[in-house]
Amino acid sequence: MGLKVYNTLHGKKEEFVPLTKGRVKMYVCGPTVYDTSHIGHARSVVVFDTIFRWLTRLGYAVTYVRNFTDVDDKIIKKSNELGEACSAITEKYIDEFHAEMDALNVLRPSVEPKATEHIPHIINFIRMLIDRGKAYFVDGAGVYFSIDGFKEYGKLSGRNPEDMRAGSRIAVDEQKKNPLDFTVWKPAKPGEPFWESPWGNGRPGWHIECSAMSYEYLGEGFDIHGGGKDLIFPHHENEIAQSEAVFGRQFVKYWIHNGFVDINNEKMSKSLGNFTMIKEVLDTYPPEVIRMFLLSNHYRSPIDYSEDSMREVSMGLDRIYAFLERLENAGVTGDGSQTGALWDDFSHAMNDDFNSAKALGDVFDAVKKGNRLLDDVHDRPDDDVLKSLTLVYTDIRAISRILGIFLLDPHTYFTDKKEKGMADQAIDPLEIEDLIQQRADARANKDFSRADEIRDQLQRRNIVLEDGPRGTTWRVE
RNA sequence: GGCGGCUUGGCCAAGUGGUAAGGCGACGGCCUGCAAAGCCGUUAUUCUCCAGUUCAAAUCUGGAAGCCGCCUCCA
Repeated sequence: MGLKVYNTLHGKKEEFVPLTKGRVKMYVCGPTVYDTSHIGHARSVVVFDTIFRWLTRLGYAVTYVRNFTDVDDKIIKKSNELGEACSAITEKYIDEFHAEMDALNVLRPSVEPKATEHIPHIINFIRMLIDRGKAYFVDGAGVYFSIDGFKEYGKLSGRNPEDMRAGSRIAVDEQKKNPLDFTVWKPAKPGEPFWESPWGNGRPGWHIECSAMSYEYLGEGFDIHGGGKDLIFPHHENEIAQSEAVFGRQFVKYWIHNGFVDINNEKMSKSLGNFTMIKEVLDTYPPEVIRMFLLSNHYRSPIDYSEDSMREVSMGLDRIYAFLERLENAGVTGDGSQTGALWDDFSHAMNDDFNSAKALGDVFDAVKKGNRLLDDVHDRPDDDVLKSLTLVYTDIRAISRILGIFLLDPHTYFTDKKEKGMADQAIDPLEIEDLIQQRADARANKDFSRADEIRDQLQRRNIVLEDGPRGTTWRVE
């Protein structure tokens, strides 16, 4: 089965056929770098990172562009408040963004263009719009895109310009030809950063940078454009208007939009004060748990962030790692030479509009089957069992390279987890080991009440003992 | 008001018209001195409700109810 993609433009899943055989050109709207990124940004970035990895795995040569919006009203506002240069602010948040995305195991895109580094491209684009009569200059107000010059306006969001005009609540700027016309070049007010242009000193509007930069790196038309659902209107609608008005051809073949992250079933919003930042989530949970959480629902559905959902994902991840460790202890390693049934299921799920939730379900299913197999042979696989488990192991490792999760060595994963628990609770391992030895002695003497006393005592400190065939181990809860 | 989406077991969740994946939890078992952990097993005759199309519907059509998003900066 070939790849199918849900295309917002047509509201349905479509066979994915790139414009040029073997090549995919993809543009995703990145963050406006004026503040710390939240978990919603993380979802968008992780979702498109996974799509990027899957397209690459399918054999396409992918050019992946993700921009930084580094000129914007909010940045300027912050700059004035803090008395810092805009560039200092944007650099700070770009660095922070990169650090967080690295932690979430997100690959760097092919290009990460910044709006401020493409002002000539933007000016050039606006000039093309004006030359073709698609935009007009108003003295003192900048340059507007003319909606009336683009008959298909509204086709992405399913909106009718007439309806919108009627229901428009925005104060109508008398100088606009149509109240829906939007700014592509904005005159600078005193004290604001600006660039020289044929229309006076100013800066680009929000939408124009994406049209100009995608043209620069991907050309007049390209395969995939992504972003959060909220960008469908007006941002992406306006990009289409600008680019198609200039080039007279289809701008983007497939529009892909991810759903929101809710917090305890509420939308993240300033008024609710529930913005959940990536850095605070990273402080609480291992990065892999966060990434797995973000991939545990279909990318178009909303996903609810809560302590409970994170705990569940964390347990699930433990289960997968425990299985990998069990395989390794039983002498199973992946030779990577061929793929098995799990990989087929996984591919099927990913080809069905990047259904990572289904894909994870398939992994768990394989874990259960693998455990059953190991139970049957008491962890001593014969040749046949070894062969099928090797396929499972190889497949899981291959999957981890696409989903970007469970790719650590299992032993390292569990050790790290324990050390983090110790650090969080200031536990001295030597003291614990000593108590464990005392308990072992008591048990050897069949003094079980003393042994249980020690165990209870540790339990109260959130230290859980586990007696195994190779002695007692412990972990922090 | 306009546009779009969602409603599946205690909770989360996948689901391509062909007879309900998976995770968490709960319960039972194996293991253990007893536990814990781990593993295994069990856990939806049924998919918000009503009507229709069909040999066959969670999946298609029509209607109702509830919830949510976008329409203003927003991933």
